[in-house]
This record gives sequence, structure tokens and C-alpha cells, in this order.
Amino acid sequence: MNKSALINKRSLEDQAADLIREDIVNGELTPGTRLVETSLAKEYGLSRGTIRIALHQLGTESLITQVPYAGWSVAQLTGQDLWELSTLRTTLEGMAARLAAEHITAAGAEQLKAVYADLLECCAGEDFNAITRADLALHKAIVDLSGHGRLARQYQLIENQLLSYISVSNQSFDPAVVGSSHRALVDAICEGRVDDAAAEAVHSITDAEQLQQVL
Amino acid sequence: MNKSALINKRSLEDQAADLIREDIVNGELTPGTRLVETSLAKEYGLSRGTIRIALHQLGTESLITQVPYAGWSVAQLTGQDLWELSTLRTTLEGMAARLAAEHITAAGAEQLKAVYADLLECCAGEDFNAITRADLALHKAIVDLSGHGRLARQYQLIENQLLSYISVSNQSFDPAVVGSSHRALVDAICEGRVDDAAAEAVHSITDAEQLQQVL
DNA sequence: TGTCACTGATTGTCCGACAATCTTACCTGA
DNA sequence: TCAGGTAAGATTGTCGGACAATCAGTGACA
Repeated sequence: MNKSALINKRSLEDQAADLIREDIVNGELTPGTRLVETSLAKEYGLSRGTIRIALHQLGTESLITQVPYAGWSVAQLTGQDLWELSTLRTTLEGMAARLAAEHITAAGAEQLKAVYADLLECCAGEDFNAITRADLALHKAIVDLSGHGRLARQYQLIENQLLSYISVSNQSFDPAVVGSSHRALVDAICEGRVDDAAAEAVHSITDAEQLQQVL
Repeated sequence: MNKSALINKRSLEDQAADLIREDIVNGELTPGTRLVETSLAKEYGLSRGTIRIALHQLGTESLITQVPYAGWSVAQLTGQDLWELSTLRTTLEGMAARLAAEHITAAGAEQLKAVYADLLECCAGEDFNAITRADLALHKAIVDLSGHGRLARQYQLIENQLLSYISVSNQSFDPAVVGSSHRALVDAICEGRVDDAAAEAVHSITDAEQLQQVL
């Protein structure tokens, strides 16, 4: 059995990026917060160069922005950003759902239904944060089932940005609707109905207008 | 008039990344070529740390790959990679064409037609490399017209990877067909026919099968 | 023949230093 | 009072050197 993934072989640069990223998407670092290389280096017990590469990484993920010689700060999403994220996400998910439906397997269908069951369970409660994450987990599962590495990587970037936004906005919606609105999507994929899957994927996304309205 | 773009204010890290990237997409650095940090540092007259950040940047663009403690090397595209690039590109371009058609302006239409004229001119000759670049320039113009920053950035990544592939494979196709096959796409966008634009975008792309066949 | 230790090459990470640039606060003069 | 300039401080940009960690190849040895 391959346990190499369990062993900590990741570079310190990557680990630092992970930790900082987590703080951002969890909302502990709110938009506009300034990140200082020397402070982070001291905080994590790493050298400045190592932190620097981690920050550059997060910069390419658009989670933080940089002004030359002035500093890094957690990105602030504008209305345009939300529109871009929402439209891009819709397009990519439509593609993912189509591909997933094209070569769905019995094992894949089982997996997908399990994730959907998790979502339904969360929707029975009132923990909006948990519901949001279960929602994203379902969509992420679909992307993974598409068997498209670049698509998955691209989707991940968007997902991180959306998470960082969602965690700071106390959203309110009807949990029951969220749960049931994904049923058609899951069914279409599991039954291999490619066109239906692509169409349902577009429907099941909370779009930017709705997110903005929440603010 | 804003001439800030003309002044060299870019960091050495970015400039180094640009130079190396150009060598890759131009085919001077063929897939599999190893890139050594110290050698590049000496070659460009920069410190190793600066080169290192540039290489990380190129790594996130999937132009080079890295094996821990072993080294960097120019990425080698597999059949799966070509499929991913082609399908992702098709999806993104369909989206771009739709958006471009939605809010096309007179100035935008002029610009697009100019780029298309360039392509036609190239197709009159036999310089396949020039044709390929003019082709990509047209598609890039459409992406820019979509007014979608993230879409443009994502498209750029794919474009760079395709260029690096194309420059090493001596492709052969009929120049006349390439030129004329884009006419419907340009017209649909300029006339604001969104659905036609999206459909034509998909048609006008040389897909992965064709590329692979060339090898 | 297969295994092990050794060696060289390259990246991973740290430290310290200084230059370049932005930010801020203060000061000056009309 | 306020526009504009100046100086100080903070932060990033870039450099050089150093050593550890790891990988790839080589050769000796059982």
C-alpha cells in the first residue's frame, strides 16, 4: 500500500502556502489585511525567502494582491470579480458535468451519491457554513469525476476564491431548496444523460447576483 | 497619455520568467530540456533566488515540471494533456465568443475585423508558424473582447502550452481553409448573434486529434 | 549478479545585508 | 488654512554565501 502521501515530504514553501491559504478561506484573515513577509517568517519560524515563494503562490491564485515595494494584502472581491467567478464557474461546471456523465462508472455513481447524501444531511440542519462546504464538495466531486486534471485545477482556484468570499458574508438561504435542487444533476450524471447533466449543472449554482444580494 | 507601460518597472523575477517562457514557446528549449537554477542565474546575471521564483511561476503555468531535489525540466505534453488543453480551450472560447457577442461595440468590431484581416493575409503565404500565431491572435482578441479578466488569464495559460507544443511539431494543413473557416465566427460576434458565436467558436478550433495526427 | 556505500550534482532552506520604493508624518511658505 | 516639499520609517526587491537534504550515477564487494 502506498502511504507516501501520508508522509510529510512537502516543501516548507508549500506547507506555508497551505497554512496561510487556510487562514484566508476560513475568514481569519479578512480582505484588506496586510501580510508582511518578515512578520510571517517570524510567526511560522521560516526564512523570508521561503515565505516569499509561498506568497507568490497565493498571488497567482488571486487570493492575495501585491503592490510593488508596498506590501501584500488579502484580496478584496469586487462586483466584477464575483461576476467573473460565477460565470467562469458555471461554464467549467457545465463542462465537468458533461464529461462526468460521458464516462460515469458504477463506482463513480456510488461515490457521487454518497457525497449528495452528505449534502442532504447538512441541509437538515441550520449550519450555513457546513451546507456551503457540502455544496462545494458535491460540485468538486463532479469535477473530479470528469477525469480532467486541468479542469480540476482551474476549478480549485475558483473554489478557493469563492470560499474566502463566502466565509466573510453571513449568507442566508433556504437549506431545503439547496438540497433538493441538486437531485436532478446527480441523477443525470449517474444515468449518463450528458446534455441534461450539463444543463442541470448551470441551474444548481448560486449565482453572483444572489451572492451580492446577501451582502 | 499613459506611457507607464513603456517604462521598465517590472521586477527582475517577472522579466526572467518572461525570457525563459519565450524560449520555451519558441521551441528553443525543447521538452525534456533540464533547467538548472545556478546555470540560469549565471546566464541571466541574476541571483539564484530571483531565478527560483521565476521557475516557480513557470511551474504554475505548467510549462515546466519539477522533481524535488532533482531539477526542473521543460514539460512534455502527453496525449492526455493535448486532450485536456483542447477541450478546455473549446469550452473557454465558446464562453468568450458568447460574451464578446453580447456586448460588442463598433470599436470592438473594427478591431476584431482588423485582426481577422491579418490572419487572411498570413494565409495567403506558406509560413505555417505565422499562420498559427495569427490564428491564436484572433482567438485571443475574442477573449479580450469578452471583458472577462479571469477568462483571459486562464486562456493565456492554455495558449502558452499549446504554443510550446506547436512550435516543436511541424504542422501541415491547408492555409486557405484556416482563413475562411473563421469568417462565420467573426461575423456572428460583430453582429451580436450570441448563440451562433458560441457555436462557431467550437467549430473553428483545431482539435487535439488533428494536432496529434500531425506528430 | 545484485547490493551497498560513495561521490557529485542540484535543489531546499537559512541568514544577513543593502538598495529601491512606497507611506506617513512633519514642516514650510504663501 | 492649505498645497507642496522633505525627511524618516517600513517593506519589498535583490544579492551573495552557506549548509543540509535528496537524487542519480559509479564502482566495489560479496
